[in-house]
Amino acid sequence: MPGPIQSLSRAASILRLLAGGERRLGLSEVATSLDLAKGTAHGILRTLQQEGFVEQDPESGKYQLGAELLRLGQSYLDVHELRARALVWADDLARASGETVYLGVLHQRGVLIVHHVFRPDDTRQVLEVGSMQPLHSTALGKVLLAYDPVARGELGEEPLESYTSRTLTDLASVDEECGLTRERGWADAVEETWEGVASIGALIQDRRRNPVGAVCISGAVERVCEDGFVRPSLVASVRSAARAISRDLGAGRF
Amino acid sequence: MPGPIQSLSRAASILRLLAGGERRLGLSEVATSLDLAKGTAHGILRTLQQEGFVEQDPESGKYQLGAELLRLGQSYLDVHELRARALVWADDLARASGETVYLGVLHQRGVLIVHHVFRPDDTRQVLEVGSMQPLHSTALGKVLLAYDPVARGELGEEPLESYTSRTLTDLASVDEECGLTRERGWADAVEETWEGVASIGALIQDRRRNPVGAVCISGAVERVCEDGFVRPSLVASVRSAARAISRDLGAGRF
DNA sequence: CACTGCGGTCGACAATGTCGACCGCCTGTC
DNA sequence: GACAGGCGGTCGACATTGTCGACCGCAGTG
Repeated sequence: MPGPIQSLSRAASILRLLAGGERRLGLSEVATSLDLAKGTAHGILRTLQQEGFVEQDPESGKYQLGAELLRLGQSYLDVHELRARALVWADDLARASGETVYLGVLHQRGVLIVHHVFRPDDTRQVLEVGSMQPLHSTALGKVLLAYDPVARGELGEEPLESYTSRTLTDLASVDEECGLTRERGWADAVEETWEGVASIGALIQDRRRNPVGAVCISGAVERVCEDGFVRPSLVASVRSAARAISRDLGAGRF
Repeated sequence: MPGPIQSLSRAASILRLLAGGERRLGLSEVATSLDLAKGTAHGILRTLQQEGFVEQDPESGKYQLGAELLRLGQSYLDVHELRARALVWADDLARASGETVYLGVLHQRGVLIVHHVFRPDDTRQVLEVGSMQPLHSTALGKVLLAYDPVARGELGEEPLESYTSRTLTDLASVDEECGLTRERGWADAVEETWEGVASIGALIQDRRRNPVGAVCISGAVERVCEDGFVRPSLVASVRSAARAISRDLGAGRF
């Protein structure tokens, strides 16, 4: 039976639809959005609701995501080996660099943040674990593009979105950047996604040298850069952290 | 068709199974655990994998939860109205009390933490958003038991688990405690789940006075308590925060 | 080199999910 | 206040769809 289970795929689509729309959605909206009969959509929603993946506002009858997803998402983090091994190294990197640290893995057409260390002694920040970042305009993304063929494959269908005036929006430039990344072993992104923010990232690989994720620091361009280039000392810190995590992952095997 | 969709329920069971077990599980383990034919389990797992809800270790072939769950869990938080409105009040409460603040909602047989403010100026702490706490031995749980009939209904099947020597393990005592909670409008739990930790919680209700969650502070018993009782000033802070959040929720309507 | 376990596939079968018409309710409108 | 139009939800016939258990190839093991 090498084919996906129809009802499951549809349920997943419904969940993604609910996750995408900001507000709650009604049964009919869901059904028409996904070209389903109302009865079918209702059956799936009812089951998802019973299982806790979806909640229904008793007042309006509209649907939204359910609490069980949060619980399972947390469980995912608990099991995540890369994250577990990287926790302490990320902390060290944040302390050493004085900047925010992100740990990301490839997920669909972007980078999923699986760990986030706040910049030490900074103002209040929002935890970004679970959010996504673009591939072509962040240090994490460029690292994955450079080393993970799957990531590169995800690109090259739709045109690249532009976020600032410095975003690379054509594939050739991005590929060139990836070549540079492979040559020197690290990637940067200076104001390519957010104005005023620069980041430096390096690859994490497992025991068999497969790319499994990336680590980066991210901070105000005034602090991270100097004379228009990222500070070499920060690059060294990031690369050393990435090597440490990779070694840690390998160590689990022997 | 008032019946759950079989394949979906089974998929949910598989996800829960994977979330429960610490380690990755093989296809056969999954199939036998849930009394499914191997082919059936495989079909569901394959679909879940395609959708990103499950990942397969390419080396061992074993399955674990997938990244999409983390993303969806994050989306759940984004949409969560109670959480959005409570953010700023929780911050204030943490600052005023100097203790850790939790925001929880009823989920299944426990309290799901949907927001967590670290204790100001404390050592490194672990974010507990997405984790569960017991109903009968925490301030959050007691509040929900006292005011939410559904929560009370979740109890009273299996015997209550004991965590410390001060955990209330018989239903009568818990009910008595709930009565007290309703009388005075707040609940406490002193070393009933974790040694050395005391917490104080109060109810959050929506515009129609329905219980929707609870807020609490939690900290070392030496700081939270005085002469064997929780400090009245902290109780006042918690109740005032709960009222503020409730008012905020109501304000959305008018 | 059989043996045993694994993950994965296959095809027949009927249980299962799907579909579109239908229901009752609420809301807004004229 | 009758009506229309939308909502969420239900129903039952139909055939698509997921299910089952036997089977396959492989890897580790004695």
